[in-house]
Amino acid sequence: MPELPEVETVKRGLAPLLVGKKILAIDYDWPKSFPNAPSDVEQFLIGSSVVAVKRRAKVLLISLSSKYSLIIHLRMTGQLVYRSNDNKNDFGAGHPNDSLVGDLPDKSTRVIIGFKEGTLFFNDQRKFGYIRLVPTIEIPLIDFFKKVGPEPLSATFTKAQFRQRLNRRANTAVKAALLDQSVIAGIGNIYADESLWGARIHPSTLVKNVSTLNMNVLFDEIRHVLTLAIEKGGSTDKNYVNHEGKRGNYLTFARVFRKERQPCPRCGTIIEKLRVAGRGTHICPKCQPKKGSTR
DNA sequence: CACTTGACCTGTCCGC
DNA sequence: TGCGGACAGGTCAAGT
Repeated sequence: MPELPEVETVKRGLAPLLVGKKILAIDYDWPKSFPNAPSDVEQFLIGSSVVAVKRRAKVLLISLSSKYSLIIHLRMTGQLVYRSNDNKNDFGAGHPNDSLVGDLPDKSTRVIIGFKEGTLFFNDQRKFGYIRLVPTIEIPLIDFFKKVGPEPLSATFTKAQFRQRLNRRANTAVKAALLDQSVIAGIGNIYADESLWGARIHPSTLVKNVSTLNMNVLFDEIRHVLTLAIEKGGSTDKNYVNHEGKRGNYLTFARVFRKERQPCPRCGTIIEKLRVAGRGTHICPKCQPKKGSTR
């Protein structure tokens, strides 16, 4: 669920709140959520302050004055919610009344990072996400960052690059290629379906059967969909919330994702749900006909 | 090597 | 109502 637009939304929310603040304490209840040595935590985390909050692919990076960074992956159900100690503007039990998240910590809270001015809660119902403390200089050496593909919204990312990278997965379904983070960064199930609908490409079409023209259209659709999603604060299907615990609004604008049995906004045909690349996949059977989409 | 499937987890929903 | 099972989706390890 948290894909590029959701992580970007969290990043934009947290950056102004955290930069310059000093970490005073850390606590966690599930070792896999924060698999760092206590001595490292003591030395390089406690007492250091936040220098920057960044994003690469679906990963959030918080760089610290200690020259270490927190690498945070929300995976499926991760949430990062910041609560200020100053509750003047809050209602009830100390949280904004329009937050989807109640009092914190709650039963899915895995890691708590304490600042003088407030607290950052890492919640993760399914425990797939993690926070890791690593030397900032070593981040580029981590396998994931070595092989991850270009940022789709980068000004230097071109259609030619996109086609060339897609073609490395010539014999796989185009949807599987979009979900492959080494081909292109940040796309997950929601935005893969939305982009393929926009480009009128059936998700199980083999990459080698997608024409140059359709790849170019897909490139534009990906950028359009991701840009719109960031504008709407991401997608909340179930768990995703921003740094304030509030939902994203993109799914109100989604054309096919979670729209099975509803009419296609383009042609009125009933949208179907199927399985492609092991994932629930939504298509308009008329706009995205199965079989070689040549041309 | 290219590609697909299973494991990691918990909560929810569906059918019996 | 209770219970089992399928399903949800990001990534890596293991399998074909």
